[in-house]
Parts: sequence; C-alpha cells; structure tokens
Amino acid sequence: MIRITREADYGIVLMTCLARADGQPCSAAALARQRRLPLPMVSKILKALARAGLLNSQRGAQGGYHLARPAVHISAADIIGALEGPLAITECSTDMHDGCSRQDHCEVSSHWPRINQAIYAALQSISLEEMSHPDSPRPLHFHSSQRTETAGIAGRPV
Amino acid sequence: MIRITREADYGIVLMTCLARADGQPCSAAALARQRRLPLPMVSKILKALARAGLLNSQRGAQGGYHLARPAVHISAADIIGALEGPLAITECSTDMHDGCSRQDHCEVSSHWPRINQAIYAALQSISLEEMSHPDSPRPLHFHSSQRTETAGIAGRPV
DNA sequence: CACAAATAGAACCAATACAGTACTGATTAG
DNA sequence: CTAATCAGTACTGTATTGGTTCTATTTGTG
Repeated sequence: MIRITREADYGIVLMTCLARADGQPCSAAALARQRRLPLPMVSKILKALARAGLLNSQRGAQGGYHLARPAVHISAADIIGALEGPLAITECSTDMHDGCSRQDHCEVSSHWPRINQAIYAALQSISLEEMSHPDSPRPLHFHSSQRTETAGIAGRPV
Repeated sequence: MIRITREADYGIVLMTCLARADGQPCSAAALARQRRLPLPMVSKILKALARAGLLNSQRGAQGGYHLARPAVHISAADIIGALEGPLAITECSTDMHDGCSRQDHCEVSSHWPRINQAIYAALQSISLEEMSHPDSPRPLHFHSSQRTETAGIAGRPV
C-alpha cells in the first residue's frame, strides 16, 4: 500500500553490508558482487548516500565507501530519505505548500503532517545497527492496534 | 520520501466528508462538488471503498454512500489499504516471496516486515474520527524508541 | 410504467516516474 | 603513468498513476 522505491530497498541492503564491514571501506564493485546486484545501480545508490552524508568515500585505487557514523546513529528514515528525496506523502504535507489549489476546501490538510510524522517516527525508530543483526528480536513497542497482520499480504504484489 | 497515491489522498478526504455527514448518504456528485474534485475520480474511489467494505452504497435515485461502520473504527490504514491494495513495502515483504532471486544473499529480508509493521501500526493508530475533527491535538502514542524526535519534523519536509 | 438519478464495472489513454544503463570526468595508490 | 575507483549527468524502455469514457444495473418518483 505504501511503497518505497527499489533504490531505497537496495540502499538498506547495501548499508547493512557496510555496517557489518565495520570501518573497512568497500568498493561499489565488491558490494555489487556480494549482493548480486547490478553494478551501475549500486554505484548510483552509493553516490547518493555519500552525497547525503551517510557514507564517506575514498577515491582512487583501493578506495571505497564506509559509514560516516556508527550504525546505531543511522536510521531507516535516514537511508530512505537520502534516496527518495525529501518528498512528503502528499504534496500538501510539504512546508512550501503555497500552491494547493483546493486548500480552501481541503480540511484534512492539517492531518497529513500527523500521518507523515507517524510514519517518519516509525522509520526513525529502526536503526541500521538493528537491521544489520539478522535476528535481534526486539519487537516494536507500538501498541496502538492488535491487528498487526503483516501476514495476509500475499494476494497481489502491490 | 514515502509516497501514497493521490487516490488514497482523495480517499481520505472523501471519507472525512462522509464521517462528518454522519449517516446521511452522500452521492458521488455531491461530494465531488463539495470538494472540487473531478467526478469520475471521486466515483471510482467511492466504488473501491464500497467494495472494500468501508462504505455502504445505495443505488438509484436519492442513493449515495455512507460509512459502513463508525468513524472511530476506521483507520487511515484501512482507507489507504483499500485503495492501494494490501500493504507491502517491497516485494520481499510479501508472504509469497518465493521468487526472490537474491534471497540467499539478502539478509535484510527479515527486517522489511518489521518496517512494514511499524508503518502499518502508525497508520492504524490514526482513526477517521480523529481526522474528521480538524484540531484534535492527541499526540501519537508512539514510544518505541528514545529517539522519537517527532518534533523537528515540521521543519524539514519528511 | 417510464424516466431520471444513482451506483457497478470494465476498458482505455496520456503523462509521469521508476529502474536501469551509458558515458565522461576527477582523484589517487602503486 | 596507469589502473582502479568515485562523481556527475544524461538517456531510455517500461510500469504505474491519474484520469476519462462507456455500458449496464438498480431504484425512487411522477
């Protein structure tokens, strides 16, 4: 229902690799090989992550990328945000929201930021550190609903 | 960064209208006029919401749509889910995930469901009822992390 | 009963966004 | 110097989105 791009998907995968490498710089080629992902894509994504300040890069032979700060201080929100741009859920929920033609008749506009915020908080609460250790079983301490059926999705691939 | 479709956006708008109408059936045309949205689009969305069981419809002259259950029992997740299909952030996070070519090399796969779940829970926690009353200032009951700087989001467009 | 007001459902189209590629340039180790 | 490696931009085929159109079905009203 809510989709993130494959770029962000790959981004998370790559970041977890780098988190496990722990300081050792990894080249784009090495990561692409390791994860069986298309090199140009990997390259593009790493560049974006570096530009966003999540990775440091070293050019030249024997160069590569490594995390710019400890994995504990990098969140899923950081990674996704870096790759998908600061785009909000709806145009209305951006700050500069001057041009919303139906603003006068749109009374939910004040609620999108809340939804936005909820999602942002959810993503912010998941650290790269956690994602890098496959089975840290910390359940989300989110108790708003009992109906958390992440199963049942099977039907159609959104 | 995470985008929902305009269909879902409109969907929320329309549902809030119906929530405020409180039992009175509203025709697609009336809602379209009220919100200055294109009628065919409104029509399409209401049909989908009815099919999903969120709305009841009455055909024929003087017909229209009304909520199938109280607004308190309808969540943002319900609405968005009804319009965008079942939740799945990445293909990997669906159940039938047999065909993931890189499953062997993909170790985050186990983490996407968590992220999924976090977002789903966030959306689930916001009821249509709340959204229908423009300024109910209930803060989100989200305390999964100490790092819940839900403030400061106003600043940067998520 | 006939008609008009509505919804139901499917098919269709243009524009945009996405996923991925290609190419050129800059930097640095050996 | 040269090869490895990152930086940046531009391009392209395909899928998705946003939106329309058309036909059928149901039902209240004169």
